[in-house]
Formats: sequence, C-alpha cells, structure tokens
Amino acid sequence: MVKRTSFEGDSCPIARSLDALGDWWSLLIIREALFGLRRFGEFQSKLGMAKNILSVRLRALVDHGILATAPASDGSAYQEYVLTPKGRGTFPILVALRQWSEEFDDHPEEIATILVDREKGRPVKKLEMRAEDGRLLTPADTTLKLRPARRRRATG
Amino acid sequence: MVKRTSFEGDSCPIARSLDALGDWWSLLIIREALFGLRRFGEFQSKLGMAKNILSVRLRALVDHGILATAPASDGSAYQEYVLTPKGRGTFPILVALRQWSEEFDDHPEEIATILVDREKGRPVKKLEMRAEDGRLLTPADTTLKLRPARRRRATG
DNA sequence: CCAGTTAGTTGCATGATGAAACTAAGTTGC
DNA sequence: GCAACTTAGTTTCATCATGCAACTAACTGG
Repeated sequence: MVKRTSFEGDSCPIARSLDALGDWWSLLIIREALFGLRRFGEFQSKLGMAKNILSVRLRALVDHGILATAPASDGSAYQEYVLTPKGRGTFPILVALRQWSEEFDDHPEEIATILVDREKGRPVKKLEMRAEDGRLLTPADTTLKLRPARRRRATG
Repeated sequence: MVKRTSFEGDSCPIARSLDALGDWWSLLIIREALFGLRRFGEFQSKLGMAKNILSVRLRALVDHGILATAPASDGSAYQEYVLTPKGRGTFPILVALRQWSEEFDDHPEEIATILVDREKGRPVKKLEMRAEDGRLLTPADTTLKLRPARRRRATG
C-alpha cells in the first residue's frame, strides 16, 4: 500500500502525538476551540477552510478523544464540538509553537497577537525545561532513557 | 489555485510555526537532528522514509533556517545537515508533544522512552505556563492581546 | 579502476486536499 | 403549515503531495 504513513504504532511519543496533531489544520482547530469556538460554521468561517476537510478533521479529532460532540448550548438541535481534557492538554504545545515563532520568525512584525496573562495583561513567560529539582535544562542537559517494562502483577 | 494552503502570511504565530513545522516529517527529522543525526543516509534509515520526501523536507528545513548544510565532519566530501539556533529552539515544542503523549495517550505502555535530565537520570518536569511574576497559569488564565504596532523611529 | 556506498532525482500509482455544487435537516417569517 | 433561509455536512472532480522503486552520479575503499 502507498498509504500516508501513520505513526500510530510507533514507540516514540512525539510520533504518536503527531499522528493525532501533525497535520496542517488540527492544531488550528484546537486553537480556535480553546479560544471558544464550538460550532461547525464558526470553525469554517474563522479558519476559512473547505468544509469537507473540516468535516474530516473534526471527526478525526473526535476519534482521537481531543474533541467531543455535545448538544448545542443555545437550545438548537445542532451539535457542538467541545474540547476534552485531552484536548485542553495541548495548550502547552500551542504555547511552545507560538513562542518559537515569536523568538525565531523572520518577520516578527507580522505577528498580530501576544499571549498575556489575564490578570496583569503581561506576556506569558517563556516555557522552561526544568529538572525535578528545579535546575534549568538545555537540550544537551537531557537524554533519553528506556522506559522500564511494566510487569503485570508479580510475574517476574 | 487548488494548492495546499500555506500559512506563511498569516498573522497568527501558531499558523506561522506550522507553516515550517506542521507536516508529518519535519519535527521527526528535527528530533533526530537533536539526537545527533547529521547525514542524509542516517535520517533515511532511522526514520524509514522515502528518500525523495526526505530530500524535499531537508531542503525546506534549510530554506526555513532550521537546518544548515555543512561540510561533513568526518573529512569526506559529503555534506551534513546541522541544526541552527532556530532549529534547536524547537526543543520545547518537541518536549510539549512528548509530554502530551505521556499524559493522554490511550496506550502509554507502548511508549518506549522517557526524557530525563542527564545529571540525575530523573524525568524532566512537566512544562508549566507561568506569568511574569511566577504565577502558574491555566489556559483560562490567559488571553490574547493585539500586538502594539511598532512605529519606526519617532514617526508618530 | 572497479565494486560498493552515499546522496540524491525521476516516474508513476495512489492518497489527500480544495473549491464548488449538492443535499438534507433545522429554523424563521408570515 | 409552508416557502425561504441557515446550518452542517457529503459528493464530485481537478490538482497536489506522498511513497515506492528504479535510475543517476559523485565519492570511497581496495
């Protein structure tokens, strides 16, 4: 088969995330959902994407447990797409993407918005990698370890 | 045109990031590069991807300033692909993707590796969103603000 | 200088994407 | 209660992207 490769069975957690989020639209749909959008038409007009693609993406996000369908909150018979906790858990990913753009984009003057904390109105701090004891870590300070195989009961 | 939509001119920094990183392979190539891979053949065999796709992706990453080509460090006449600072700056994105998978994946037992701090061998702390003054922030504690238009000199 | 390796490119089949048209419920005006 | 409109999709078809395999050409090792 000449199918688009899926990373579903991959053992790398990054690949597994990308299997759910790694296309052009999913993270933008999630971004809008975090911003409060819920209805098919809202996503479609805000993102300006084709409705068939949106339809496929929404279904995939629901299948992945990132969005869930719910009866419309305005009393109409239509349904809404709302983020699950798993969906809201992508927030750090979006923040990381945003901060990367803010720091490295070739044309930062074209960036229209800043993420600020609601209380003070000041920009959110840059995400930091820290060790358990609080030390600041660079990529070079980290390494990958094999996850210990989880034994069921006292089998071994 | 029925071209794949590009987010290059979009004013949202997330869309702009996705324009460079938002396909199935680029972040995995960067992951391997962070892990130390440098040569075309290394990427190809490690990722198991078609060589033409790898070729296109590497060129795109170089064009985006994420990778740079350099003469091979082993003295051969071949070239290597090394991360630029902009490329290394994607590390938080990869960590966020990894942690999302670790926290929400339906089959976490299939995840093979853990990111640990090299010194202590202990897992890296979960990325946190914090305000300038250090308060821990949830998505609901944040909001978007329009970036003040940057005036050149004292034009206004 | 010949065999094998490295780093690609080309060709072709197939899958994904996108615009527009189409459909079918649900809602509104009267 | 029904015609007109809105919402939420699905279908169709052209085009783009992806993936495999085969091909090419430069480099390397003996």
